[in-house]
This record gives sequence, structure tokens and C-alpha cells, in this order.
Amino acid sequence: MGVPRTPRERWIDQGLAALAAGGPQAVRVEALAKALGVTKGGFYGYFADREQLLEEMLDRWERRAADEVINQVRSEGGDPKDMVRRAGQLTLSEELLPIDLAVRDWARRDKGVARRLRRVDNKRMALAREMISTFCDDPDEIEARALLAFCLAIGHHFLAATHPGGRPRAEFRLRAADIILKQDR
Amino acid sequence: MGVPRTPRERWIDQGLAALAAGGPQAVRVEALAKALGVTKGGFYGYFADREQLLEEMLDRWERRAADEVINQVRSEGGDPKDMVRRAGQLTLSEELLPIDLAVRDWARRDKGVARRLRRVDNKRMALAREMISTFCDDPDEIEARALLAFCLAIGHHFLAATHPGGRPRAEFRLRAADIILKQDR
DNA sequence: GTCCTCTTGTACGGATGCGTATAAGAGATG
DNA sequence: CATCTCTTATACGCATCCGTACAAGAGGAC
Repeated sequence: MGVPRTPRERWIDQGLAALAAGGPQAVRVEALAKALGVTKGGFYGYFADREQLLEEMLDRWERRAADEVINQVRSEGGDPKDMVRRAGQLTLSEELLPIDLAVRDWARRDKGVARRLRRVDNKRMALAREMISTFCDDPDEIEARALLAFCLAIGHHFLAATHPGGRPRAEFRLRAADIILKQDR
Repeated sequence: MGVPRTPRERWIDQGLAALAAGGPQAVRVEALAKALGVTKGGFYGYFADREQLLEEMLDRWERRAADEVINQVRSEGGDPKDMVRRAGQLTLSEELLPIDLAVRDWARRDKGVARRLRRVDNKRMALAREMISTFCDDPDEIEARALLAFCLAIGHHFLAATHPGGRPRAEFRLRAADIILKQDR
């Protein structure tokens, strides 16, 4: 029996890497094969076509991005405000962040991707609400702060502005997080 | 003398429309020609190649996105907090917003585009700082709030989350803006 | 070592896109 | 109306990419 040198999963991972680096349309069968050191010959044994690869990439991303991050944050526990920050860190890990950003742009043009992203974002927002509700009562205020936290975490990656004195963005992000998580209402 | 039926500017505008709709790689010479009701024959009389069109599209966008919006906000004047809101409205106008979002994703993969976006964002941030400084003294606090305002304005377009009771995002964005622009420090 | 099966390499057809060359045509000029 | 110039249509070569067909080969089973 032939043993797969390049099993299904490797195509998916390489596809996600390509997605992260160049967006959905950088996910080209022949380019992935080259990156994997093979030809596309084997690809169509696993996938009916490119479209199916994209679906399975999104399946995999959706599982990892939502559930794994959230479960890890919950299992680590700790102070709610720190859990919000921790969720942000994990979501924006070196590995997952570029995929996340690519998916967000992709979702603007593809309804199916948008539905998946909505599922993921709703799970993340639920966590943020839950954490913020531990120190904030007004439901509308909770939602506004969760929205702010989320926009800050994601949005700043789409900003190109520099900051006074050439100081790093991170300093001001911490300060901004303080504003969001400040217990004053 | 032959009169151009499809002058340079129409190619640029159509290119920006394509960019808004499908990202930089939807800007295809033949597709633009089709949308303009001509063939690509005339295109290469104006532009050396596709790359030059992209550059001129960005030139045009940069002028419109930064200077026109900011000048209009300044000329309209009014309460600083309202001017921040107004700048957000104009930046995110029906017409400019999709281009803006497309450029942001593009900038993540192209250094030249990133440099242009930095120029634009820096101008916008300067306006935000100026407005916020009218009711806030601490420079770091000003920067943090300007950053938050910017991330909210841009970031929420990349979020897919839905909100409690199926209520529209806009309600909570207003509430979030209140938090950012609240005079409490 | 010899099959036998499943994976991979290779070659192909069809589609699309860029950029060039050249012919056709539209309008101004006289 | 004739002519001249600048724009646009058409046709081409080249490259890339998808998906298919089939040959080659790798590695277990015996």
C-alpha cells in the first residue's frame, strides 16, 4: 500500500500559511505543491478541487481560532480583566493573527467566510462580555466596552499611524485597554 | 486629432472601483476595459503597465482620503468632539470606505502601499489628537483615546459579531464613542 | 524478490491575464 | 471631401493556473 508522503493535513496547513501570507488567492494548488516539495499530482487524491481545500482550511481555522483559544483562556482562569487581555494575546498569536486578518478581509467579499467569521467573533465577544460584566452592570455599557476592546485588538493591525516621539504602539494600546476596562460607571 | 473616449481619469476611477470591490488583484486591465465598454487597446497609451495604474490610483486615493476629508472637516468647524465624529463619517463615506478598507489589507503585503497609508493615517491621527486635546490634557491619554477612536472607526468594519437582541452595531458604536470622548481624566 | 495498491510525477487542454504590434476608425483641420 | 493624427479594436505570444489522464514508482504483503 502506498504511504502518503504528503497527507491531507499538510496541504491544509500549507494552505493556511499561504492564506496568511497573501490572502485567499495566494492559495494556489501548484504553489502549495512547490512549497511542500512535491507536485500537485497528489492533491486531487485528497480534494475534489481548490474550493474544497479552502473549505477545509476554514474548518480547521474556525476550530482553532475560536474553541482552542477560548478553552485555554477559561482553563487558565485568573482575574477577568487579565482574561480579556489573555484572550487578546492568544487570538493574536504569531501563528493565528495573520490568518485571522486575512480571513477578515476575505469575509468582506465572501458570504460563506463571513458566516464563519461571525460564529468565531460571536464566541469571542461572548467571552469579552462575560469578563467585562464582572465589573460593569449596565448591559449596554458592557456591550460598548466589549466592542471597543475587540476593535482595538483587531483594528490596530490595520492602522499605519505612527505615534509621538516614535514611541511604540504597544504603550498606548495598554493605556487604551485601561480606558476600556476602567471601572467608572 | 483623435479625441479620447476613455481618458486617463476614467481608467483610474474604474480601477479604484475594482479595488474597492475586490482588492488590488481585481484590478485587471481587461476587466476594467470591459466595465468601461471598451477594450484594453487604449489603456497602454496612457499607462506603461498595470503597475503604473496602481500607483496613480493610490496617488488619487491618497489626495482624496487625507486632504479633502480633513480640509472639509476643518472648514465646517464646530465642536471638537463633533469634528472627530464628522471626520469619521467622511472617512467612512459610502464611496471612500471600501477603498480605504481594501488599501488597509493591501498595505499589509506591500511596503509602498503601507507608506502611503501611514501618511494618510498620520494626518487623520493628527486631527484626532488636536480635537481630543481640547478636553484632555495628558498627552499619553490623548494618544490612547485617539488610537481608540481610530481603531473603533476602522476596526468595526472587520468585525462580524452580532449584538444582543439583534440590535444594530451603530447603537453601541455611539456608546463606545461616548466612552472615548468622555471627559473624565 | 515479486506483486499489488495507493501516491506522486508528468503531460496535456482550456481558461485567463499581461503586454505588444498592427490595423481600423473617429474626429479635427484644411 | 480629403487628409492627418491620435485613439481604439483585434490578434498574437507568453506566462500562469486549474483540473484530468495516465504513467512511474514507492513501500507493504506475501
